[in-house]
Amino acid sequence: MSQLKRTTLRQVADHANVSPMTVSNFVNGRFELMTSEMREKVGRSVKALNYRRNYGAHLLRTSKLWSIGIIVVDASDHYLSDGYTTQIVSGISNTLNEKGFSTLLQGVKPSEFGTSNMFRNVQTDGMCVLLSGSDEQRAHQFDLIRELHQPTVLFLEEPDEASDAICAVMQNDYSAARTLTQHVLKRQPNSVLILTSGENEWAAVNQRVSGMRDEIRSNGSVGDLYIIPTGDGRQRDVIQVFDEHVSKHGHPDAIMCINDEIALATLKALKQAGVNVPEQTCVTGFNAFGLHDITDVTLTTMRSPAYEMGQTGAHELLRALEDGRFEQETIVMPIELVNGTSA
Amino acid sequence: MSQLKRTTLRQVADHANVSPMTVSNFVNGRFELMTSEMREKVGRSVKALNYRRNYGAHLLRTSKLWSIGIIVVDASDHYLSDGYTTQIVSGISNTLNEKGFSTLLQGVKPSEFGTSNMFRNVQTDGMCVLLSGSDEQRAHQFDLIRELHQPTVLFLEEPDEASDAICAVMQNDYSAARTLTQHVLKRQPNSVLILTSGENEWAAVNQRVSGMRDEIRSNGSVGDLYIIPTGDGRQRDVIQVFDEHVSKHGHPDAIMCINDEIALATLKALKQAGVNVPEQTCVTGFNAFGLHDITDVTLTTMRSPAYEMGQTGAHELLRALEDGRFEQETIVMPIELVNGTSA
DNA sequence: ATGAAAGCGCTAACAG
DNA sequence: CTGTTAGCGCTTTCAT
Repeated sequence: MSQLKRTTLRQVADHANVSPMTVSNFVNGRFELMTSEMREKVGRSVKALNYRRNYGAHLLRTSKLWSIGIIVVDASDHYLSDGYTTQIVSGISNTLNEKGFSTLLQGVKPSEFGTSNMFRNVQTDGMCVLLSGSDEQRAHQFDLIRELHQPTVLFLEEPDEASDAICAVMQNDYSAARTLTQHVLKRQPNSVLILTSGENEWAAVNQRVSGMRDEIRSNGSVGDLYIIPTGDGRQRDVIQVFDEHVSKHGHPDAIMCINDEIALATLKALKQAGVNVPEQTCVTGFNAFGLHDITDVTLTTMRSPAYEMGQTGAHELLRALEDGRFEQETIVMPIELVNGTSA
Repeated sequence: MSQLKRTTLRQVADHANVSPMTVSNFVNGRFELMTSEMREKVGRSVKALNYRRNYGAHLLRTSKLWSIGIIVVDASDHYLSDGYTTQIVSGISNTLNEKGFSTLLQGVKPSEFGTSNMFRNVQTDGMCVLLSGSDEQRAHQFDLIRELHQPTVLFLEEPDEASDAICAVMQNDYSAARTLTQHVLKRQPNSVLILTSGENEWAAVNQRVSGMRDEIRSNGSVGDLYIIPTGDGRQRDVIQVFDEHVSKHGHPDAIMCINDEIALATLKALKQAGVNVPEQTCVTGFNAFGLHDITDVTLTTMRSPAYEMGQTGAHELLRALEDGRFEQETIVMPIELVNGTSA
């Protein structure tokens, strides 16, 4: 351990018998300002003393933090458990790290937003945020973020108010949901069950449900539409909620789930109940993740490029850091239908 | 945007007509050093000027960064795609964030380790690392980490050399693999196929394979043992590798996969080939993840508490930060057998 | 091409 | 209780 004292620039300078300034130039790669022998001499001393610059002092002078905060709002402790979120985060952090930025990651519960130390002690040049929670909670989260006066990329939803310090990177969940629903409606179902997530409330999920509902309504041929949350979205909950629904209202002709995990659990519940898919009913997912085709009946779902979304957001943020403002308010990524055998 | 000039401590002091020191005390919550009217007066000025302290200057004086680096070494871009890793990371970051620490997350390829800016520009008080790569690569990674002279928690493997600046938090993969293998050997298989991961090389995986091999050898009743890597571990690769093996050597009596994802893909390949599980052959996984029971044949696998592992590691790190050294060199978390229907 | 001086914004230590 | 002094380690600016 021995945190002792780390080597300072001055110590290196003394060791090499040069001025601190020359060492500073060396450390910052300004080699054109010195002879090659000087460069070598200083290099030796730097290596010999295992010098690494003091981040705080450097920061005080340059006031560029080279660090971006990533905030993921999630109701559960396991804020990285969702494969989709996780891919976005990978895309962001890889892109930023490549450009020399550090990424400060923080998972936060909707109710605890604002008490997080990212707000008390700002140490970032910009922000990437994935919000969740009720509409009011998300609006509150959004306000706090604005007060930071940092360039911010908002993922998966649009800000209430536009601003040249904020950029939204999203997919068009509403329109994708309508597309998927059109596909399902070809089967002319009389009853449709929409299974949403429970604990977590994401703007994207609301958009999907709206899209499905609107498409069904405008089509007009569906008799019964049920929209039901599935507890914390885990398999056991989904199966229980589903079975309960069936015992009350019978088997629906089509089941649309707002994500793939819920869809897989539903497929399992149907299997256990001896209902054949896609003959007797059909099932759809959303946000195709790695295992959407692991079951023998593969999922019909929608896919959008989550990792690329992270990359895109990160790039925009870096550009905004340079230009002082975002060029675009909103960037919409494409979503495509993944044709499985489940619908 | 308008980064303009942020308010300084001195400006607040002038605004409130007090000395900078009093403002500093206020900002740092040392209220016992001032009268309540003074506290209010300063508080008003702080609020009015929207003062937030300069992180660099603060750092320069206090030299406590309040930030911990998390490095995940992974051969692919999607370093957060593995659910197990992801849970560990959640556990670490939640625990640290609660205690007021920031977490700097960085995914790094085995070959690029060391060029990462976490090494060039140390801005952390401690480290949490998940290594992967060949033995030499991991040894090299480990050396670089030691040179940082930071308290470090190493996950999922043991360091070559002990040190009071390093603590290993792991599960006993070797012994768990033997336990699981004993379970499989009850079926008295004549041929056993072990499917390992391909692209990524984790110490934990090597331990598992060793455990399986040793148990099988010491048992002595198995005729043929095949150990085969599965490309990048994705479904398509696994199925292809598996089918290829079968066409050469026929169907094995037991298939042990070093993780659940590979096991699920194998189940699918068997289904497609019309082989019944567990009647005609059996399949096991490892590191039970959320979907180990999503298929109709549920996986027999091993489970260990990944999230808790992250929590434990983070706690130890914080203790080490206070005490100047780790109390324990190694912490081993329990692993339990999850009895599914696949074996 | 190299060096000297000054000061970034804050807080520890001490003085009043 | 409040204020003054000094300096953390670095880099910008200007002089040599």
